[in-house]
Amino acid sequence: MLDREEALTMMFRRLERHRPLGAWDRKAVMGLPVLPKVLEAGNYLIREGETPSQVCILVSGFLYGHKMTGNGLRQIVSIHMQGDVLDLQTILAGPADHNVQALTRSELALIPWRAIEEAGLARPGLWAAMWAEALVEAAILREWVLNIGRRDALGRIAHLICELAVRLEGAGLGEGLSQSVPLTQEQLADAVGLTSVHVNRILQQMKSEGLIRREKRLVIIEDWKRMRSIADFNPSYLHRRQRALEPA
Amino acid sequence: MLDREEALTMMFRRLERHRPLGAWDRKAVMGLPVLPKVLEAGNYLIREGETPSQVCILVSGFLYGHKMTGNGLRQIVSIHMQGDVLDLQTILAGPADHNVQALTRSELALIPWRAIEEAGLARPGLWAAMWAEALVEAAILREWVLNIGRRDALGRIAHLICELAVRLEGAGLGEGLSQSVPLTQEQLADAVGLTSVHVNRILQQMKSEGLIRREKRLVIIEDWKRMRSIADFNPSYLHRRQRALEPA
DNA sequence: CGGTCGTTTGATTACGATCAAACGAAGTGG
DNA sequence: CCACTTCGTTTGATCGTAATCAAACGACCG
Repeated sequence: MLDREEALTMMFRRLERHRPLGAWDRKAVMGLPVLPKVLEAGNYLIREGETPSQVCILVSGFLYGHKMTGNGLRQIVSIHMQGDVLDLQTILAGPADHNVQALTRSELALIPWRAIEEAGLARPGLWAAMWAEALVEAAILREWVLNIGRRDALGRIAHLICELAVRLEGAGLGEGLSQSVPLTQEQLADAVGLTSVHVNRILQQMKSEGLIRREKRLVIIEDWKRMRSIADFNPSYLHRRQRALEPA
Repeated sequence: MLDREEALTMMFRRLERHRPLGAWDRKAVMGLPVLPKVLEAGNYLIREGETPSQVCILVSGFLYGHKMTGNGLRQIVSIHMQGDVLDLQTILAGPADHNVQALTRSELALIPWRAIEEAGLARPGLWAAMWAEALVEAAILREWVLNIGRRDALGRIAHLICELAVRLEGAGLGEGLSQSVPLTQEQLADAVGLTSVHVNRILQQMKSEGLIRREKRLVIIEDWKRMRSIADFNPSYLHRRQRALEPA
């Protein structure tokens, strides 16, 4: 059962990350109405073209965003984890430009846009924090553009793995440097702009070089230092306050 | 000479695009202090790692954002034109994650973050509109990820050309469907994740097929319909209110 | 016990990268 | 005004990474 207070606390913490907020802001957030929702793996939260009217907090589980070309090729454009706030293009009043689907069973807290609007008018700092949240998302996307546009297959995959490791750790899910996002190799491929066959081969290479270990669908980083260097990974684009993940 | 009122009007129009704003919002915007600045072609507005404290309105000219991999490969992550608002990661108080450089001589209006902050606290709708602006930027980046990750060279270049044509038209710069962004082929390559040699060959192919015409550094679309289809271009991700550009 | 889904392997192909050099236009300085 | 440089475009030849095609394998599930 999803705990309303837990979800809102999670949201508040996330917003606080970007901008100092006060007790009144906290009160405004904690007073927001919440519609709990569980999404089974594979189900859609939104489809491209729909116009949702909520903001969504991901309380547990993983979601991913994707879009398709006209001839059916898929590209994953985002991976979301615990604590992420998905704004669902809501204030644009425009239709969604991509799909959001559950990677695993996920618990969500939906907040109607109307309520966000009222809270923001009363406590403008909340809107500023959400603006900041959108800026961070854009920063991640810029790094993805660089990653896909200018790194080779090995670097690309390594980079994604590093990013996920750091973000997982920031979300309190990091068992050391391991990675608990259960992406299939095909999904991994769709995230980095390669084919699943090629991803498979690169993963085997990484394993044979002692960079990673694999358990089922999980990838565990064995040699963070070398991984980081192969990935050309510099976590500053994630705009974290706290020091970035370092080798354990 | 840069006209203060012109710049602020431009900003207000842009913000209005996302969200209905009232007379008081207008007054707040028009009262913002403005620091005019001219950037010669090639000069930097910000460099990665710097922490600017302004918001910037591009009044005329073109800017582009880019970042580099560790081994010096460059990827262009955004192209900005007249009327665009660059937020410069300002509220994050974090350092910039990419460089912004002038493509052509550009006139800018800089607004200190402090002033934006005051205006936003008084008129929260302004912050909501800037949030929306950031969401649109993210939407464009998602499309770039798809473009670079999943389309072949021809499609990629065609798609970028289409996007620029539509955005130029929206910025009041569209002489029909022509394109007035003076990108070198190397810059074009860095925007779509290819080499300049290959871009050159694709452009020649496009020309020979009657898709485009070229004048100096400009690309002019000759056959919008076919271009759009080759690019697999659907402008909805730009989140415009008005109907998208159609064949003249 | 099939059946589905994802992973793995092998063989071949091709798209775009890389390397190298010439060319053209614009700008600079003697 | 003409060498000379610089920057960008163009062309040609070759190479290599990743795509494609095809099939087998393994795990999980009803």
